[in-house]
Amino acid sequence: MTQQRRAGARAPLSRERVLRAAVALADETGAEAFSMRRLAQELGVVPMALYKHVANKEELLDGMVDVVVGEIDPPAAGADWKSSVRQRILSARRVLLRHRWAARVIESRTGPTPAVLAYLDSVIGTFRDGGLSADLTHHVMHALGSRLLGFSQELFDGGGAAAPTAPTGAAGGTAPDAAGAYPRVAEIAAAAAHDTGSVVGGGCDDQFEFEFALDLLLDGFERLHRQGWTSAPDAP
Amino acid sequence: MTQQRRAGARAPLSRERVLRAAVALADETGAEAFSMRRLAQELGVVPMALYKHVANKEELLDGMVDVVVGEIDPPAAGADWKSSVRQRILSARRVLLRHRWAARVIESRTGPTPAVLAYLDSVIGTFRDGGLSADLTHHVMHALGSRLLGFSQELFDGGGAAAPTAPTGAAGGTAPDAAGAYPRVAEIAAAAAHDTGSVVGGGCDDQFEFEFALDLLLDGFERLHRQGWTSAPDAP
DNA sequence: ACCTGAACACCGTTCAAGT
DNA sequence: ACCTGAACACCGTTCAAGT
Repeated sequence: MTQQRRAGARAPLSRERVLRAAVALADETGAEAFSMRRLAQELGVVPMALYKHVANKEELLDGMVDVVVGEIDPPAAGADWKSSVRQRILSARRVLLRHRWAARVIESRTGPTPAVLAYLDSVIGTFRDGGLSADLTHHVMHALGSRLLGFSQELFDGGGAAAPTAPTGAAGGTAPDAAGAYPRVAEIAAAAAHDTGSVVGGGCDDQFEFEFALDLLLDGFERLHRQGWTSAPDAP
Repeated sequence: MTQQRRAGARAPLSRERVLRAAVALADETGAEAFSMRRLAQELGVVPMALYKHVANKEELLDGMVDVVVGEIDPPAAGADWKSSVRQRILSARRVLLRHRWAARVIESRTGPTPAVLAYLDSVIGTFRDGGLSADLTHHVMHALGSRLLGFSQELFDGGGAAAPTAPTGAAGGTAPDAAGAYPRVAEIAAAAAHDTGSVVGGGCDDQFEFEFALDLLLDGFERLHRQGWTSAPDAP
């Protein structure tokens, strides 16, 4: 009976174990190096064994997304809608920073998974309970977009403006003399003095930029809500 | 001498011709089906022939992005910064809608290409000439993010909320009884009555949602600009 | 009935052989 | 010197053969 677990051997495969191993492997190797074959190897199993627990790679990725989304904090009790949503989204951002492959994988999904739908449903509930109309909430959710899950498409991680200024080693090459050819980019890149206080040091404060845009949107939502904004034309 | 073009044959390969063919192929088949081998086949050429004109697939994709970005309208003359940026971004959006693979490919780039840098430099110029500080412009560029190039990460193309409501055929399957399990999602999905006037018809007006968020951000930028907003803590 | 090795149809790119 | 076929090291997945 206990024969099935032998020689201190690996636990029998299960969907749970496959998903957890997949998340761990992606955490270590990144989304690009991740493959069914590598995952099977990591689990000490022949590739085809995975197909007993997931239909194919797409379904595996869906499952991995659900694991990650499940790590987002539940909504805080007793806060107003604006700070509640803010906290939730910043929690999602911390989760995404733990699993850096996740943003790219989420982007590649063609449809929402149950865990994502449950999360969206919960956030929508916060807006609706806060008094926002279904109409406004609809557009608000669109406006937040991927920010809801803690990421946003920064052009070329760091905002494109980061590369030309700091000679920090990486990235260069593509645009020699960028500072001369694109003076506005160089000027703007140098204007990120908030965390170090020094203009040199280089690099942007991603957290600051994320919250800047997030707060701008949330403030805009609040303003529209107070004004009783509606998307329908004000004719009858 | 004129022997090189023979039998009404194909023009000799060049970087230009490779890039144009690549864009055309991606337009037809989408980003997923696009491959070096398929492109070579389309050009009636052995795969290795491409490597005379591009170093590898990454460089080819960079070139394709530059072709697309080159299609964005130049800045309109004599407009205020806000409407100038708005027009430019809506032009970028029209370009991206012509090349639906482009958003995904741009996301995958690790650094900005020359054409992208030139575009960013130009947009930054519009903000700076409009009187915005380098500091504010820096954060504004971050806040716009991928929206600058005409797209934004919509969760699961259509906003996740679209799927559960309309039985329009596609997408379903993953979440049966979604309307029951996620009632807020269903309510919000039904609240998109702006273009058809009918609640049924289903689907979101992507253009409306894109402009909604864009205008919310631009309005926020204008408000901060008028207030003389600075990111530095107001203590010295 | 279950599991799995080999095979299939790809992929980007290297490399050596042919001209 | 140039071009290119075969080969390499992958990939996700099918399928038939083995137990």
